[in-house]
Amino acid sequence: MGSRLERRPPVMADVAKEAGVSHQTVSRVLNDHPNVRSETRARVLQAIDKLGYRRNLVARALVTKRSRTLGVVSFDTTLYGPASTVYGIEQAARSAGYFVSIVSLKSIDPGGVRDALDYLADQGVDGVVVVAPQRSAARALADLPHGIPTVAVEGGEAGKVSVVSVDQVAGGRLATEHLLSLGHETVWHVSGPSDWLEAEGRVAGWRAALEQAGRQAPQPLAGDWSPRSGYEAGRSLARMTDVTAVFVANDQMALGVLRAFTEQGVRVPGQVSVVGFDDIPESAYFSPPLTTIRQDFDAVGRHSIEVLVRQLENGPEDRERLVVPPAFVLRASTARPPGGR
Amino acid sequence: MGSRLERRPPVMADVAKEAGVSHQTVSRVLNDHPNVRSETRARVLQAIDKLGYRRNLVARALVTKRSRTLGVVSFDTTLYGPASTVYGIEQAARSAGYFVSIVSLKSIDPGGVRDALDYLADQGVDGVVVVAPQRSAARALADLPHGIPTVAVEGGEAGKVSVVSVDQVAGGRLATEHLLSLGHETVWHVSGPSDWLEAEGRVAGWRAALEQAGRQAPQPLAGDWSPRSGYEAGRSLARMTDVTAVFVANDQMALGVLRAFTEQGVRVPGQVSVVGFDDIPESAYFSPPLTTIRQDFDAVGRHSIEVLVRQLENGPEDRERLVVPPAFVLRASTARPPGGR
DNA sequence: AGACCGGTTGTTAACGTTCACAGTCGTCCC
DNA sequence: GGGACGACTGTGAACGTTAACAACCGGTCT
Repeated sequence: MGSRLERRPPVMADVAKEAGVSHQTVSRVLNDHPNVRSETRARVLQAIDKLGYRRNLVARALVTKRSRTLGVVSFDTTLYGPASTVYGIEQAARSAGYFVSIVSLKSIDPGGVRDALDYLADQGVDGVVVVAPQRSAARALADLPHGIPTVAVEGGEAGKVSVVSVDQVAGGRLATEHLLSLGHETVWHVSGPSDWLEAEGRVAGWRAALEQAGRQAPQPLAGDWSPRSGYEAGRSLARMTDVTAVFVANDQMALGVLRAFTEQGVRVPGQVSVVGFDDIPESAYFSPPLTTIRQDFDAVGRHSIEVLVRQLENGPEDRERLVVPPAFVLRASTARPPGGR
Repeated sequence: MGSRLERRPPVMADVAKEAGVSHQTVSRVLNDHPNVRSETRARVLQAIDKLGYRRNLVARALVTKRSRTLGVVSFDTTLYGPASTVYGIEQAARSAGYFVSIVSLKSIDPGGVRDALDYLADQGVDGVVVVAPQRSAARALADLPHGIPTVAVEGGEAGKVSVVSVDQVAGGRLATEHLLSLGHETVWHVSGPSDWLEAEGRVAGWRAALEQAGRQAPQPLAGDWSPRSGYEAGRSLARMTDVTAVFVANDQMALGVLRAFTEQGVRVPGQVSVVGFDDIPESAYFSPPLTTIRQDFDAVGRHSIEVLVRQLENGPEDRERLVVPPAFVLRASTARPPGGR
């Protein structure tokens, strides 16, 4: 007696015995194999229910060589952008029937991405989405040793992996053209860190819009995405008297810019107009509410999973490149220039 | 010919043959078993290196019945709090040698938590951290069917699972006492959604501080954490002439309150003082910079993993309850009341 | 000298699933 | 009426690892 106390969870064989069939038939029922008599199927289902059987996915993964797990590598998921993207990825992956295993990188060293990939490969993921916004991270993707299907988000320039991204250049244009259309002579720019592809794209869009309008592009001020760096850039800008319009590469820095302007007595949008980027949930409540460029992170996440799943099914041969358009969001931080014609 | 083109990854047996030992010896080397002659070990290691062998963790999990994967269930990881907590969890788990599998819940239905837990159980996770800030979610944890070790973050009141949380009541007290100490007659409150335990704790702390000072607690205004709901509460508050101090249950709502006050011409902190909660990265750059209560999400995440790992190793018998203290952060949104004596 | 012991190694059997193949029926067709 | 075929089911062998046990070696103890 007492030997039956520690009851191990039921396995397929237990169900088979209970239903009076072979374990293989149980497997067939579980996998929706067509050739099972409906009466048999019912008996098996009933046995499963009675025993509270749940299939062991580890054993399954061992023989099928597919774990139904997708890996996600991302930078600092504390930031709104990456967090939202990862959120979208996770939702999409789950509804596509995949588990999601996450690695958030702290630092930006190129080896980090490599290690993360190795790590996920060990775990046996079927595919990987890398949210690789830095140039260095993107480079690490260029020659990945594993045969694991990979999709880069905001990432690879190299044609080796599929890429899903928001059209940053278009976003930069949108912001700049809006300011120009209001009558501003030129538009200043507070950029993101130089090795971020997103930052680079926004700079390019800004510059292109200015050139197209035949304006001189001032020297951009470099930030690091943080409100603090925006604040510092804002202090510099506040000192210059000829600044009437600023395109800030993200909303957090824009907040810092706004703060600096407020402190220096520069009125927005009365004296200077400001446009941000991202449309974080807070930006509608800044003082003043921020005109900005919205990125549909959720769509990016969803698309990246779609592309990855397609790749898993059709073989690794079809690389894709998918671009999500940004959207212009008009609020109250922009107006005609002070001395406006 | 051509039959050797599709090369499957090497397995233990391949390494064994290469090194001239049995596969079991390879296993021993891999698992740091003490009784292996160092010369043998070297030979095995060399073979591993030469063949580029990587151990198959799925097969390993099948036989050991441990996946070295931890599950995380969380709500809307787009919010700063959950995102930071999950980030801390992930970092800690990884450095403890565990993989992390994530499920982000969209809605708050109580069945959602249950489903997520089932889902993770299927995957074979060794343990689970549930970031369950709602009362309903916490209840779902009360009677979880799986024998899976579980740790709740900001969650369970029930003594069935270990809990790690920030001391919300203390936070509420801190905020309120600060305002009282500045000389405010009483302190208004904009609360979070009523079924959130965090919201409840902050209300309790606020109320306790007022009572202790012998003040009447006004009716709290209910928000939903969003800047928008803070904005609406702010509009209401702006209309009342006797309001001189407001404790807002999170920084995002505080932003909304600030915005509403600005629009209505109510000066902060000149006429009304405002205190927030969380200390999100933006709040130092609000106008004015927000006095707030900081939660150390990172520590919460780390502790929850520590507790969980301890439980994994010592057996499920030792439930723990760990409380992280909040910290007061003084900035520029609070001052003495206008007519201050 | 024989028993015993610790260090080192190999052999065999799990773990729980799916895959490949081989049956067993009954039906249809020529 | 016999062969072919389709629907359904069962049997055995993988998958790649660790656990349990046996075996061998040299040395020490009695």
